[in-house]
Amino acid sequence: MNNEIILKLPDGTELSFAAGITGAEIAASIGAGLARAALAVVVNGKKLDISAPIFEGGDFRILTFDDDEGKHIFWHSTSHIMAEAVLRLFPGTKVAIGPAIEQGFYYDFDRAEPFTAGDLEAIETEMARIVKEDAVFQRCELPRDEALSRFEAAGEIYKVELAGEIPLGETVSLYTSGTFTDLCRGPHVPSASIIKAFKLLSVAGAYWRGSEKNKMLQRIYGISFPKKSQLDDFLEKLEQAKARDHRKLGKELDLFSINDDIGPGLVLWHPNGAIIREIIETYWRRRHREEGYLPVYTPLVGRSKLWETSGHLGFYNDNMFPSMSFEEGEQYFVRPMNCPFHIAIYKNKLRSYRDLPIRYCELGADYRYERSGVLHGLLRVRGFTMDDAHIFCRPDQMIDEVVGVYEFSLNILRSFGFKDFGIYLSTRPEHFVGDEDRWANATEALVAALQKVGLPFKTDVGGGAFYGPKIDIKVRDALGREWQTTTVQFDFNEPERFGLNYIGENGEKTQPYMVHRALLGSLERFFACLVEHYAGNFPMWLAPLQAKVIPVSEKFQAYAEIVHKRLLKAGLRSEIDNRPETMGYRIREAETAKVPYMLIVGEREEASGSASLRSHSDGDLGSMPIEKIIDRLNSESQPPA
RNA sequence: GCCGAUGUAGCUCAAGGGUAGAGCAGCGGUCUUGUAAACCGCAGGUUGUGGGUUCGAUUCCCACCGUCGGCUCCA
Repeated sequence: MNNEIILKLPDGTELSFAAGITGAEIAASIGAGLARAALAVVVNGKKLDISAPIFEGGDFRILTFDDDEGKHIFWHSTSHIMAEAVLRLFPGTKVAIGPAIEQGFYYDFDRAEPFTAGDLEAIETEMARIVKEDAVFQRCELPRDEALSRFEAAGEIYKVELAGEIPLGETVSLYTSGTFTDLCRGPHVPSASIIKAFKLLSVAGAYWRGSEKNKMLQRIYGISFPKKSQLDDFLEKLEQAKARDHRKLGKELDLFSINDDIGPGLVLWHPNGAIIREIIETYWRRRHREEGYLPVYTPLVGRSKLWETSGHLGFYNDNMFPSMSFEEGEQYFVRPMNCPFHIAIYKNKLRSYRDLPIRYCELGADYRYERSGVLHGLLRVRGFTMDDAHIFCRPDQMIDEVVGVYEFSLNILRSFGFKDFGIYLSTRPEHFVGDEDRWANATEALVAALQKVGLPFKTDVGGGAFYGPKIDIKVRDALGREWQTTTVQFDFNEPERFGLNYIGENGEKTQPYMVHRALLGSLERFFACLVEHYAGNFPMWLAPLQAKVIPVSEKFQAYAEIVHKRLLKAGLRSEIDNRPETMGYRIREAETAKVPYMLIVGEREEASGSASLRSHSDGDLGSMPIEKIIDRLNSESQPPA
């Protein structure tokens, strides 16, 4: 073996070292700061502990907390420390898995008694002790069998199960820090003392291996940082995020409510929310018309036979509200989806290949019986309105249609101010309908569309619907949780079940391809995302109330009335506040209601035909002529192209 | 559905085995105001629902319902 290795740093510089040098030594040779921050290294794409000797030259990176990978290592190591603390305080607890997640880490435990808030504090205290002891993370490699018997001896049944799945004869790695040993690929931080600041955030139930058939374990979530100030920032941001929660803002801005007497997951849109919804719907309809969609309106209920044909009674029954029946015994179901109705319109007459593609769109209300534990404000409800469309096309039109829908979707989401999307391709699940060739074709079309647009996407293997593959776009809520809005789904099921066809060029009946798609997802969910995205500070085109006219005193009410009427006439959503309250009070109320503009009028303004403009975002803008204010507000109120 | 937490006035919250209190909002009045809260007064609650323990429950226990954080599932 060559005893010199050459390592290439990310900036391109190449350094030569004696083989067997460790990441820690290299970091130290580069700088003391880096040496302190170094968590692990990456050699030719392989992550290694900082203490591991390196024998191989090539690409080399040092991971710190500034890298996502570094954060993960840091958090994962913290989860080990938490597990050790739990085992020290609660002997007999079994450990399951403890990975890093997007924001922090968790560890799953099996223990008869629930962990209380007080237990979490005790665990934190114990963790602090472990950090102070500065336990070193030590890797050791063992034959799989040896590891397995070690966990068996310790009674760690979950680790035994995991180790048992590793092929016989393979080597596994274990990490020991302090008194805790875990089956783990690593790498880890060098020692516990680097974890300066941490907090345990919550306990929740979680099924072993994510299956509800398995035992429910207790999952403790936590977060950690190299510096106390970073933890404080994180907790501060968490607090701020709560202020943006659509449920809180929904109440404060009087947008919507959910009433227990009516039923969980059933939404009441108050005027302020309804105005915004109406604007969204109007914009949506215009854009769809421009994109060649045809509007349809269809009923909310349908006979049971319809749902038998569509397959919903077989595949989707658990999510449907129970049937309604007439005396004669005929059963009807409230619809959970709109597709069978759009299909019925398609089938209403014979279609030619020349007619395709046909794109039917509808803001269609649907009701789904969601399990009680999953309801979540407007983000997950039982009654909602899908911005639905079904595209019937020829096989040769498929790719263009998908590209079209995908671009349309991104464009419309961007119009509403969203920029940061999670894009997912979901492929064939275990149980599926349709032949494999069609699946391959359709998946190819989706990939082609994704590649054409060029945004990065993740593949959710096996995540497709039983009837076809799909592209999903997700946006984040205030707490960083992703919620699916756009979905573009192929359907091999329904064209078959409903016997859809068109007359092809050759005069033969041919089955069309069918795409279901929702861009905003549902108006309820999308609205929730929108509220959180803007933190309730809606842009002018969406704001339920755009301007509030506030006379300085009651002497100027008549002039305020004139100004208010001019705003209304110019098409602006204006209100006047001439209550006998102090001006400061009325301004404050308009501010907390997040009204974009206030027009304050007094003696000076009346004399000059002007108003003093105050913006919610920028405060007092000074007096200006009414025409100028109207021009400004109107130009800001234009919906996106 | 499952695990845990939780439910007090319209809202935000306090108290607590002897039938509940504040601020804001509301209502009535006074004030007539120059860029984020004028002042005084009044009214407002079978403490989520139903059981149980108790001389007495809003407080303790049980069940149910809702909500919150997760898991599973999903627009």
